[in-house]
Amino acid sequence: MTTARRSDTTRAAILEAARERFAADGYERATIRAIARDAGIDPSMVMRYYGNKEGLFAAASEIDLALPTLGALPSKHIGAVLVNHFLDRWERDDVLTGLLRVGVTNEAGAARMQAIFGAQLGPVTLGVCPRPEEAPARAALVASQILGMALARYVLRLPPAVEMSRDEVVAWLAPTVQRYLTAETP
Amino acid sequence: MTTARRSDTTRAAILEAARERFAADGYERATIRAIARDAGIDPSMVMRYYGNKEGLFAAASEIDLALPTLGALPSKHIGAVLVNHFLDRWERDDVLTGLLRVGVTNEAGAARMQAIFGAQLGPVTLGVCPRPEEAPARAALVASQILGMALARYVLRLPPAVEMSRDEVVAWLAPTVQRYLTAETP
DNA sequence: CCGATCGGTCAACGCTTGTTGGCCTACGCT
DNA sequence: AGCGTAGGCCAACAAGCGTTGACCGATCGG
Repeated sequence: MTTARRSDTTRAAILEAARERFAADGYERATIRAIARDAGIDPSMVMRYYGNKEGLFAAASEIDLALPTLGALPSKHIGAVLVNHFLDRWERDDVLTGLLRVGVTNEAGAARMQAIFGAQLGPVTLGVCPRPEEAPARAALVASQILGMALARYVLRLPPAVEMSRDEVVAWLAPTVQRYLTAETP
Repeated sequence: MTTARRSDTTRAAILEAARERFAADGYERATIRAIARDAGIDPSMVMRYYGNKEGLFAAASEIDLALPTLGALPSKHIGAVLVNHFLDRWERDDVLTGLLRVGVTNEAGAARMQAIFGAQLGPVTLGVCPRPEEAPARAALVASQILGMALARYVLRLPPAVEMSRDEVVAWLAPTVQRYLTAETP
């Protein structure tokens, strides 16, 4: 184990400020200077600890979706469980919002999004869908609906999407996700 | 009617270059200089004709979704018709891609997206959904699925979403959209 | 045929950005 | 106590940005 460095609190402050700025502004408008100001330190410290802006984003966008293993629970409910889990994840912190905002205009951000959803959502679908070779496509369909709702609700803030209650969102999306995962191919 | 000006071809060249750049790079990285270079003219012309960068984006992102009136056709098929129409719209030019890329990081872009989907998709749903007061929410649900697929397929380019054939996309999404529009509230 | 207007270029402005290197301070080990 | 090193600040850099205003040639109506 690596011993705790004296600078760990500063590193953490930078990371927290970076996540907020990336989530609020996207890649280009989240300037290193603004992030440093939020963290209460000099911009050059960001460079020292994370190399450059790309490195900072890479560190700030690390995330574990912590998806539940769906195999264990009644297969009728996996849609609702998954939608609920993603809404939780989206509202707990702003890493996912940042990832989405950056992924849309930045090549590296898009690659990271691909990697995260491929590596974390892929295996989960593999466990519950009828034919294993369809798992990637089904995962992409689920991702499209989840990301689409996140886009409308948390990023574009389309008024009707914002005003829907969480239960309404779950009630509408759960059957969709359920079908994408378990239905026979149409 | 306004008579044709001599500079119309230049104006059109600027607009075309702007649409491509906004679609490819988003708002910040689509620089006026790059757009002018693409259009083969001086950056100051862009300012002369469109005032400033915001004005250029406003002009470049004007779009008529040309949604079909769904009332006239068998209500079983409106999901498929709508999904097909949006895929067409998305692939014909890159205005929608630009709108999405800009809307995610730019306040004015988000507002424009809200306006377009509210004003153009809203009325269409009003015509086909059971209870009129639910129309905005249903429109937002449809938008979330359509935008989510566009995001995955045309912007983030998640490999499985790109590799799906157009018919597969329609086959999977049409029932979802159909349900969002016409099903009883769950 | 001449002058006004239009389409266009050029050079510069003020500002912000990511990034660098030098310098100072204060902690922690021996 | 003393020294090395880690943590931090400051000032500056080159480049790129949106935007401006002066200038020039062609076009065209009277």
